[in-house]
Amino acid sequence: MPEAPESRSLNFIEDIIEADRVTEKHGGRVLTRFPPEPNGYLHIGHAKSICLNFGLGLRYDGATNLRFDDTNPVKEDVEYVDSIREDVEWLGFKWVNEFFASDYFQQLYDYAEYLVQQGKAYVCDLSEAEIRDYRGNFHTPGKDSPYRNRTPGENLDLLRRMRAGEFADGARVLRARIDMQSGNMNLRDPLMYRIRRAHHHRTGDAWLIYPLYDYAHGVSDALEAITHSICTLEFEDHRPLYGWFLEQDAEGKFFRRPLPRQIEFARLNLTYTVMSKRRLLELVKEGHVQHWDDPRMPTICGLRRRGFTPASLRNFAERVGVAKRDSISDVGLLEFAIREDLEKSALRRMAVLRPLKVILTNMGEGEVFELEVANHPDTSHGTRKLQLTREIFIEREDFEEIPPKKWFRLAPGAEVRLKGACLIRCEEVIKDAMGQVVELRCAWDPASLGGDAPDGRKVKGTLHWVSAAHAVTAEMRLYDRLFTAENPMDIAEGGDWRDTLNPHSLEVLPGAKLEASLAAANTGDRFQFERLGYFCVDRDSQPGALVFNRTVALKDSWAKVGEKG
RNA sequence: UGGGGAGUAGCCAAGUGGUAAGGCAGCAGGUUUUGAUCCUGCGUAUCGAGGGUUCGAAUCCUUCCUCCCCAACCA
Repeated sequence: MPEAPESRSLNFIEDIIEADRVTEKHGGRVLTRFPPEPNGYLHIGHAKSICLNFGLGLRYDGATNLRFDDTNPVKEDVEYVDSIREDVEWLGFKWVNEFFASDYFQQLYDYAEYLVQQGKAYVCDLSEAEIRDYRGNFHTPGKDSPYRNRTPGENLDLLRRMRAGEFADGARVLRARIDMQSGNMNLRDPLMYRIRRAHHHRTGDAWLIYPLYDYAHGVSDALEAITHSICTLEFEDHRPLYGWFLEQDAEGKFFRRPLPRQIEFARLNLTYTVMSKRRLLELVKEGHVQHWDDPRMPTICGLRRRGFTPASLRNFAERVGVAKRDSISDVGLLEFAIREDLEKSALRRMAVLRPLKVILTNMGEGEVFELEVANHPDTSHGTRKLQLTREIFIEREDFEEIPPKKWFRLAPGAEVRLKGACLIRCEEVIKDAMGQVVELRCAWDPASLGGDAPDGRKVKGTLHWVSAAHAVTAEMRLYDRLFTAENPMDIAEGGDWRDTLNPHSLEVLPGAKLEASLAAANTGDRFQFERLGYFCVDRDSQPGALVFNRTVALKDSWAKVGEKG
């Protein structure tokens, strides 16, 4: 369950709600809704909306509905309904009611007949192209459709015959009779119904006409007695239309006042990624990523597989805030959110990504020192056993034959600490015919076992390591940002958003060496591999063939020193 | 040239006439058996620009500039 709202300044939607509570507009009631169209997978932008809507419900002792906006049968599918439920649940939210816009098809239709009878809607025979033409544009007012003044009786007859299937798809539409001269294009007699002989994932073939978003959405909100209907900025100029439909139907006493209010906020954008469903789909279709749940994807399922926690996503949503300004949030904030959560909870383990063999020359063959080490700097997380043996692996990049300035790690003649074990000093570097370092010969200080050297000498570096005899081999999948550009959609002349795809967004390391205790890790388990980052067991993992995803690396201030030269 | 929105530090974001919160990033230092975490300190923010009102303006008025959305039988 999400944590109690911390003290922070209110966002503008909370201001609105609190003002409504003061005036008792809805009798103090707060009911929001999360209304996805089940035509694709949810991404982190949806997560922001989910956290906003459900967060408001929780904060104001209200509730939130999950409503599938399924008014366009050709694009929707149950597959998506299931994944959406799963994602919302995984984020930690419970909806008080689950509805589908299609639940309201009959009411929507009945109200449409009412609007026709009131002379507020009419059946239009213009073709799609003609409608576009008659609508005019930003600089030219629209022209009335020649069918605009049909009598209510004629319209009702036509609407019923549309429903009965007497006309071909696209032959006629039902339109709201508003204002063809409006500066707001949405008010130039918007479409309410189209004829579509398509199989609907829930209503099957019961309907041949389907309502459009602008008509269906507001009515659905009102039927559910939603108090605050939150959507994104691009719907701002739909608001008058939202109000118009609700007002007409309220006059017809189809639902009670006060009517729900539409409020718009800025959708989430993230640096180094794309967020539109269409672009995401292209990434999948064109094979730039494996699937919707590829750990590089900003989808909720992708982030889940990558190792993100629900709490980290909720905290992230809380931190980016809610406002009306178009913005692009720094993906670094997302990385901060997951590190913040995992730092507290992930058990520490040792894993060597790119192994370099080290022989402890003064340790006996077959000798095994068993060590008990803490699972976490917070010792309440308990301990585990580690084995120290003559042959170990350390990280290849923890050794430099000619170390740069301020190098704390291993180098010829240098002494470092093996985390949780002992001090070792590098005495010899073994190379192959190509001159590559293949092995290090080091001397260990038995007196330092499990602690410091008795003579009080200090070392600056502490390395992670694993016993060669005990280590298990695993595949490591290291992820980097999918794009090299902060805003891939900010395309240069003649360029394509795909141009900035990062060719190194996935690096697979097949021969990583892990401490023995990790052999029993299960899919989804998360760990911090000391000095490296947070990792989780991928669903591709098998006993004996472990696969880990790197969720996020640890902050690395040494790397920054390197960058600066 | 129509309608609707938005401009506060590198990125988010408070602020609603009384003298610019907070977070992330960055920088410096301290602690540390993770170069992590943690702790401390660090930003003269032309509050998009100009003009005006006011004792006092990010907040009010005015002119202008920039950016975003809208012309699907998509949502």
